[in-house]
Amino acid sequence: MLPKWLMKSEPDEFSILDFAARGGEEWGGVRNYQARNFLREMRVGERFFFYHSSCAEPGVVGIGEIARAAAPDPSQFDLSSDYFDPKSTTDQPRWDSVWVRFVTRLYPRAGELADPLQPALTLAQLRAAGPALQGLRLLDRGSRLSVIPVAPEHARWLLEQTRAA
DNA sequence: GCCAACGTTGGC
DNA sequence: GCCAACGTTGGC
Repeated sequence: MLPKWLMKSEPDEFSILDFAARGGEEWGGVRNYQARNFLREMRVGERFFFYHSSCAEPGVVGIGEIARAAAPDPSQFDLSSDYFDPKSTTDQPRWDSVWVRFVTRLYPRAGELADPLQPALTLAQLRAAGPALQGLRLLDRGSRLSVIPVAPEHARWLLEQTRAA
């Protein structure tokens, strides 16, 4: 099944290796309305590309699947959380989380990974793809969204350039 | 409703 | 560490 989404994670916080080891995880802490609205569109079973950001080698590293649809993110009510939001109430929560399930790591089509955290496709490679990825929001100038939709033709291209375990 | 100031993201 | 881009806040 073609992934419909791309989700960013900082490998220092939660890498594809952590994801593979844990198998499942709550995806919370999203504090941007546009990204939240995408979370709300996600349906159980839909897949996403897992992307490493804010690191030495940003890029696509794996695939996950939505395991539970969007519901209020508990961390918005948690005083001790970095993601606590004083403007959220249980009556009127502002933020949602989803649950995700690990599907696979992705590897370069040819060759091996020099490093376990090396992406199957680096951001530089994505930028070099030209028309094949035209319109992919990840590549928009100044794009900072941590959750973005991926068009089927873009998803197909990304899968063609990689192989699963 | 405007917009300046500020905070955050994230590549480099 | 720098800085461009963007979102949010809050005074007016």
